[in-house]
Amino acid sequence: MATQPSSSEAPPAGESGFAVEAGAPAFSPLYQQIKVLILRSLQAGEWKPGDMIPSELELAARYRVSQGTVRKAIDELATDNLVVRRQGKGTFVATHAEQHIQFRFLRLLPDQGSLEEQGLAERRIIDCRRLRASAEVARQLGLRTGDGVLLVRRVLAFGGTPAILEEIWLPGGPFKGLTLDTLASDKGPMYALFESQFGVRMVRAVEKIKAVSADDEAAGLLAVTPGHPLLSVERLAYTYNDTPMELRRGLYRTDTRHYRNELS
Amino acid sequence: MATQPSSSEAPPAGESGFAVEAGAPAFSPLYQQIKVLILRSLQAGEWKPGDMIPSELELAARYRVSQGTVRKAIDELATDNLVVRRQGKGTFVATHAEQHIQFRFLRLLPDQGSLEEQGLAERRIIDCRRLRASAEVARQLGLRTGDGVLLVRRVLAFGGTPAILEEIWLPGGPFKGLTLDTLASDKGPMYALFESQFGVRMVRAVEKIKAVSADDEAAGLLAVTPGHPLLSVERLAYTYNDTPMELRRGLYRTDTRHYRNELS
DNA sequence: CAGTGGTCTAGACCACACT
DNA sequence: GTGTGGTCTAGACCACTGC
Repeated sequence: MATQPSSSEAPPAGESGFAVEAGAPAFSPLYQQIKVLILRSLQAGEWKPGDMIPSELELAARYRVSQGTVRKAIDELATDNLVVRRQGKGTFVATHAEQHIQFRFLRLLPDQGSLEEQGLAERRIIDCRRLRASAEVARQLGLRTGDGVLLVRRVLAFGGTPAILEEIWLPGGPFKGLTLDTLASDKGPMYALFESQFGVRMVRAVEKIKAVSADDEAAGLLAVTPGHPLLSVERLAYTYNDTPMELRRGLYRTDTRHYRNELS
Repeated sequence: MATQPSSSEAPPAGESGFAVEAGAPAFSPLYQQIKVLILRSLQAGEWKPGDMIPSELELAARYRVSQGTVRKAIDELATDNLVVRRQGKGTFVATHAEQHIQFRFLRLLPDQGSLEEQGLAERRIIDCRRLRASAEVARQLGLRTGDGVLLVRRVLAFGGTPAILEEIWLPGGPFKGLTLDTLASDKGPMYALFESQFGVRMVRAVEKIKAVSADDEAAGLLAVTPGHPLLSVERLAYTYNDTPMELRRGLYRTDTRHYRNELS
């Protein structure tokens, strides 16, 4: 795996860490190195979302370290939500499909009642087209101004009442072949579609939230009066390696719902 | 510690777990039991915020378990932010003071520039008085309607521009003796004051966020026009043991700032 | 230097899921 | 039963801090 001795009598721990970097001593624990190796296999698609990864003992043998060391590596991957452990079964690559929660990244909850009572979201796609990235969109997605991007606009409703209007920007390259039909015919979370059809797995995201007033168009689509206060949620979602892959601008109605956040 | 044998030759792991509960098998790992014991000492104030807790070896000896078991217990307390590990020094009880971030639970950031450029918040207390809890406030704080509560209203500003108007509800009991003078003369985070003066440590919180329109009073205090969209942030903060200890209703201006949230 | 947390190993046994 | 993750121990050594 790295600087570790391979003969079985060799000192167990020891002169580990590498990082040949110039002025950086940058000691790196063995388990971190293992974590990086597993991460590479995840990125490379050696194991796909939903798949079981090799058992701890297998990985320990592969990398020539003890089970405890791969365990600690996997522990971190699990707390990062990249992988899910299931006792007695194995460790699986995390996925946005089969996630019993309908949308893992959606924090909008009904003020009263549970998610189940609320039922499934009804989706209506308003627009889906390819165009050239503006300077701002390009900057956020790590592209160059004018690069091809895909714009999707849609409305989500619950029980007939519109709740969310969103504008989704995707880089044209990784999402080549994504069309209105693909989206319209799909059920299930959009991020699950991204995984299965484009091999793009969203791993984490950052949201910037503001309060804004509905303009005429938003008011119409969300069935509120112009000027009505709305939650503006701008989300930048990342794949592996901190690569931004989606910019999403949402307007949420919060008359009967709220955005929930836990602090600690 | 619990069901663990104390003689040193006894089987190392084994018939652990207790949970005499009726129909609940509820196996509890040793390290969880240790975690609970440490938690009790934290609640009881055996070690105060900022204090160093005993070393892993000392705790291992005290509870008659191995260092690894104590380590795992402390690991969880550290990820819960109840305790902070500092290599070479020790493990310390977390505190809201000495937190280089000014307000640990405040998620409002400037759209441009850093927190440092923004400078310290200017605080102005508008009101501070004792009254009887309404049904709603009582419910959230786990009190009975009519119980004594303390209400503090204040405005936070940055560089002369008001940004936050908040209404803070505290249970009268634990905060007996808290007055306007105490608050006004204090510098530093309010939660640090709660720790040092009242032995109340806020551990986690849940926020419900909505977009609302400024009413006349809020508009005046925040220097915006009535109807201006504001972020409504309702926070319920908990001490140890999931006991709610503060209800805070904030109105945030988000013209030049935003609420930031990370998802994973 | 001694003391603290951090890493690593090796091996035993437990709890859980499938077959 | 077999295989998987989960717990626990014991002991060695490393890295960081402060005396």
